[in-house]
This record gives sequence, structure tokens and C-alpha cells, in this order.
Amino acid sequence: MVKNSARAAELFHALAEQTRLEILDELKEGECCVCELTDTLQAGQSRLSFHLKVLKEAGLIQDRRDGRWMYYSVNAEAFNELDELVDSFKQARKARRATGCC
Amino acid sequence: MVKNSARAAELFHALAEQTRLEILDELKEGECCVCELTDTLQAGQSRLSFHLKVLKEAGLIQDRRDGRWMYYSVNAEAFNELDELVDSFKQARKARRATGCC
DNA sequence: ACTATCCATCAATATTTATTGATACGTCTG
DNA sequence: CAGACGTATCAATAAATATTGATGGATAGT
Repeated sequence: MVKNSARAAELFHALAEQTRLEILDELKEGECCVCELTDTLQAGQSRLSFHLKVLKEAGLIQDRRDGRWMYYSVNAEAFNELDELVDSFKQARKARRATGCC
Repeated sequence: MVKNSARAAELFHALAEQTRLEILDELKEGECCVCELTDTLQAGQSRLSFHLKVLKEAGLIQDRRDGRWMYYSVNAEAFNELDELVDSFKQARKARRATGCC
């Protein structure tokens, strides 16, 4: 429970950037290649490659080579993982904890 | 749809750090004050204050003063917002998009 | 009023992350 | 094989974030 906060941080960190969110927004329309993204997102190729790597290392997307193109697509499993993470915060208790303060 | 990616990035960014995740993990047991957190999380006071501020500015937690203590607690609404965000990524399409590549 | 406690904020520094342009690598085409 | 193309990676730099210790404001107890 404690150390999977490292995994949680990794996931959230990958999502904590606008370019990467825009990439995911594109990818959820279907897999696509880098050159297409540079086009739609108006971003330099090496910049996108960098962000794609971050997303991939976090497991949020996956790639597939086809000839000289790399196709990227979202990894649904990771989003289920995210869902569970978010839910785990949702049973918040209003009350002050039993053990008083300080 | 495009510009709320800025809000999404803010939320995810606030969650993208282990200390902050551990704070939330504590807070979901009930509201508590900073001195209690320094204790449980073994972290310096100014460090915690900094991270609490980040969480608060993102709207993930809220505070309440009681005498000299500040009590922090999670803001359930923000987590609903998160839930929706994550879900919005989950209708991914496997197929390559109609408009070919490059 | 004096002092101690809880906490926020600041300044300085260290660490991490992102951007850019250049280069290199694999694959295709001629 | 040579050239073009799509992409990853690297080195340099810039920008953003985090950590630490110090200071100061607010509140409570004496």
C-alpha cells in the first residue's frame, strides 16, 4: 500500500503535462504515428518522441512498428489501474481521527 | 475539450509526487493537522506545508483553522472530477483512424 | 506582556523535467 | 548501393519543482 505510491506517482506524473494529455486525446481516436501527431499537435518531432517515451514507460501507451512508421495506441489496462487508484481515495472520512492531535 | 487539458494537467501534477500521495493517504483516514503529518510521514514541516499548498491549490484538499492548528481534509468533489477525466480516456478505439497516415 | 507552539512563507540551492537542434539508426525506394 | 524518410536518441541549455533552514505571524497559556 505504501510503496505502490511510487507506481501511482509514475502514472500521474506521465499524465501531468498538457502535451502528453493532448497526445492521449489524439490516440484515443485510434492508433497513429508520430508524423501525424507532429501535424495535429503542431509540435516538433523530437519533442513528441520524448513525451511518447514518457507515456510508454509509464505503460499508458504502446507502440507497434509497421515499416518505417511507429504506431502508438493507448493501453486500456493502465487506465483501469488509474481508475482503481482514484477510487481508492474516494472513501474519505469527514470526521477527525480518533487519535487526537499532537 | 482542448483547454480543460490544462485543468487535467493541474490535477495530475498535484498527484504526481510521492509525498503528496502519502499525505492524501493519511488524509483519507480523516482530517488532520500538519504536526501530525510531520510525525507520521517523517517529513520536515516546511516541506509538508509546501506540498499541502500544492494539493490545496489544485483543489484536492481543503483546510480549516482551529486555534493554532490547521486541519486538512480531502475534497471529494475533486476526486469525482478525476474519475470523469480518467473515464474520458477509456473509450479507446483499437482501429487505425480512417484518415491514413502522412 | 512574555513565551511557546503551530504553521506559512521566503531565499538559496539542488534536483528534475522539458526544449531544441544535431546526429544516428532502421527501413523503404529507385 | 545510394538516397530519402520516419523516428529515436543525445548533448546542451532552459525552465520548473523540490528541499532546507531561517524568519515571522497568529494563537494560546501563564
